[in-house]
Amino acid sequence: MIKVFIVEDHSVVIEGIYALLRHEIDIQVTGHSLSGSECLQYFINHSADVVLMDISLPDINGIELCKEIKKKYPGIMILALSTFNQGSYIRKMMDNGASGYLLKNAGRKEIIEAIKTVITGKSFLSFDAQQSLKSDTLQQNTLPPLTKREKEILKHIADGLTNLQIAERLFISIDTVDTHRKNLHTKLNVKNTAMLIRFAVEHNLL
Amino acid sequence: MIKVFIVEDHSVVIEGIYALLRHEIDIQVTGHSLSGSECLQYFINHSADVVLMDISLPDINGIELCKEIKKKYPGIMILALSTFNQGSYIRKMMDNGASGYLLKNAGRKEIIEAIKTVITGKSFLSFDAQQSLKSDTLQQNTLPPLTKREKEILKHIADGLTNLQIAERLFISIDTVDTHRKNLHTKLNVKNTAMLIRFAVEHNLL
DNA sequence: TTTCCTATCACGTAAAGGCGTGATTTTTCA
DNA sequence: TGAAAAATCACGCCTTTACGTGATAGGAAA
Repeated sequence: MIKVFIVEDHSVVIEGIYALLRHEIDIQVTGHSLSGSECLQYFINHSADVVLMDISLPDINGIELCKEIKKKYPGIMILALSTFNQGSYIRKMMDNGASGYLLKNAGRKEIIEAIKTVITGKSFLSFDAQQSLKSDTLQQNTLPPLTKREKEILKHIADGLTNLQIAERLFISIDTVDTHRKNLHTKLNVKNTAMLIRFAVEHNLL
Repeated sequence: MIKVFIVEDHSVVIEGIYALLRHEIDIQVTGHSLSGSECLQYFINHSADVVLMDISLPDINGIELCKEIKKKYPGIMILALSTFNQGSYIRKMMDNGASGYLLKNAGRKEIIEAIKTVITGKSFLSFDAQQSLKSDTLQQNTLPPLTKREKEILKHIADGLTNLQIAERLFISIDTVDTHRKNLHTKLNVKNTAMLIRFAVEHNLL
């Protein structure tokens, strides 16, 4: 009998999971909590085999909670549950000890499969999550690497400083700033400040 | 007996709603669909009193679906259901005929109350949604209003066009473009292109 | 050790942007 | 219909960017 605990602040989702797992004879949902602190409280006196955990919680985020639980109770397997399939979130959860990642559009079969997979020590990623992770990795690799100095200059440009002001702030020549700027343009394939800043904001380079 | 139909692509949420409403004697969930098109298909042969609708669907977004349904079947009351409480979404749903807005962290009582409220023709907003709408309105008012032309020019700048290119594209003088640009600077309180674009991206002005 | 990368600086030209001021026409809307 | 807002155009002046080309120095990697 696999004991499952739910951490989730949406009561609709909690009820949904209960309903989906109710008739599974080898799975038992032993309880749920609406927040991270409530969850940690629960595990002082109880245990579980698998935790279904929303990554967005009212108090702390799922990534922190995940780290915390794995530190205290390494035997508990964590299955992240999320609406978003942002590669960065998925990666962070997995990096912090989660054994799997389920999107909320997962069906009954997928959820059960995920639970039974992680309990064996293997990891489970839903299809969409896998794709998302891949494209994220791809994007990271496709983005040309910026040097420390270039990122620094870029931030200053985004703050509205002129080349001269940047030069003064960094104690370098205005020509140097200009060179870095040229290199940014080449690397990011943009041809003026507007495109540069737009690209930077949209790619979280600031 | 109130007939409720669900449009939602997360099976967990669907199950949750069924579970939460199962024991309500005056509410009957008559069915659900996983997409907008499936939903429209359903209403060709069926009807309902209230539609619980997710705003993010795989095919079309909730806002469009909402408009569509209200156009064809004005008698059906729509309750938007969403994880996000972004004021702008809430406003758009209400503008397109939705009678209420529920966040997915709403409890059983709140959902039932919402259904019974909208069926009478009144509108229902969950507390958080109300707050969100208010703060959004506040922000809208704080943001100086841009004219149509200004927004147009702003988009073109963000696309990396020079004043000359914009002028040619819009069949106006380069001086006019420059004037609009000056006005954008004044209104948004920025002093160069970098700040302008950053502000624009971060405030969803594009 | 030689090559590559990073960071640095320089010069020059052309293009683009920033800023003030003023004016006319068109639209909007009360 | 009459005032206000929006859109248009113009000119001048100065600053800032864009871009090419080239050079030097230090450090890391092959």
